[in-house]
Amino acid sequence: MNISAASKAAGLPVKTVRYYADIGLVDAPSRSDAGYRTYDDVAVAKLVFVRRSRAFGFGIEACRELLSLYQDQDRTSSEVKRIASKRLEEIEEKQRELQSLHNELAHLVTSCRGDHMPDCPILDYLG
Amino acid sequence: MNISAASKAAGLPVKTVRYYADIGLVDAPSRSDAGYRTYDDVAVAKLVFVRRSRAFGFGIEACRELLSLYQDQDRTSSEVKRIASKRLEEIEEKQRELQSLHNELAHLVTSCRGDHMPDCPILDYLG
DNA sequence: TTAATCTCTCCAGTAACTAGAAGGTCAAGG
DNA sequence: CCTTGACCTTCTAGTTACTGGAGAGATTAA
Repeated sequence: MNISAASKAAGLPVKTVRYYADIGLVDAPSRSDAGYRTYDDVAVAKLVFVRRSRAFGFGIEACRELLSLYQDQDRTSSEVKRIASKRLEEIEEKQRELQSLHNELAHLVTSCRGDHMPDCPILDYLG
Repeated sequence: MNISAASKAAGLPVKTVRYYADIGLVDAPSRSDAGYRTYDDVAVAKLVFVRRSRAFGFGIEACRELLSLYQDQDRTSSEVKRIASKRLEEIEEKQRELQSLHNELAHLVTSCRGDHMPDCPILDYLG
């Protein structure tokens, strides 16, 4: 498989596939005589794993740990759970932030008449 | 006022105060004989305005527009409301994303026993 | 006078890609 | 055989909004 086939199979842009190997998140693929990267199903599976992890918002370093645990037969599920729980807390923290932002901003937007006049509670609040 | 006083008054780091002038978000301050930036209350008020706007998650360009509207006597509140509504929609979009992420991840975390065994529904899902 | 605390500019780094340039490779059609 | 187009390569630089640090000048208090 050349990179574009692997990219399609993994659901990631070609550039991203190269990038993940550049930073050592996945193994550097073998090369053809012409220097083309070649991928097999195992390599694609790892890319898919990373894509799904990233979709949960895990950072690259967390993906690295997860991928390593994924490939480690001697892992304990507690390690995985710890990483996932940490991410869950981050998500919850972000949700609280957004909720409070939403409350305030929705209130301001509602109270702004949005007409041709200059009076604006949003600007009043910011200034 | 020197930059550190202005920074305290505005509630922004010194580096950020310099940065906002560098990118033209706020006016470049006047300088003392020695080349020190000097701030007055008006400059600080604009920095505060930007800080509050940023706290709502408005991007720099949106802050630029808001600040410009703030200083424009001929503005219409509909312009402000449009910008704020856009941000509100972004927040809501992000909230939906996080909610769905949270649902999925919380489910996985709950179903993972987190013990010394390697079996892990989280890794199963990612792989 | 000297030490501590400003302040200045400029360069580089952060996260995670993404865009684009310049150039080599491969397969199909004429 | 040649060309065309789609692919591949590397490298540099840009994105967002700052942040850290180096090296050097200015100011202030003791």
